[in-house]
Amino acid sequence: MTPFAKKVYKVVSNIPLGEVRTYKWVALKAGKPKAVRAVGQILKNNPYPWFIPCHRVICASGDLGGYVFGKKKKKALLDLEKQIRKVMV
DNA sequence: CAAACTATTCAGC
DNA sequence: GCTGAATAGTTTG
Repeated sequence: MTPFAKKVYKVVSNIPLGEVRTYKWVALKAGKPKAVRAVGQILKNNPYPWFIPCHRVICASGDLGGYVFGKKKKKALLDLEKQIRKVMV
């Protein structure tokens, strides 16, 4: 666990339900706008990916990027959260 | 400490 | 739209 990773987790955990942010955005919020790749690697190496909404983090091009359970699952999860948010609102 | 790796991003064609 | 190159931090030896 590193200070940067901690920040990244915090930022990612602050992403609203059903919303998605880019690695760049997360890196920016983490304080290292140029560490987008490091962020992705941290998320992939993160000890508890299920404690972190890493599925809400995607590429700046709109690409899903990657996910521990698979990109397809990531998409499904995002859609699910979108539906949940719709119900909550 | 140094080298290698990475779920990315930007620029050029 | 696709390919190539660059950047910064993490991890491992």
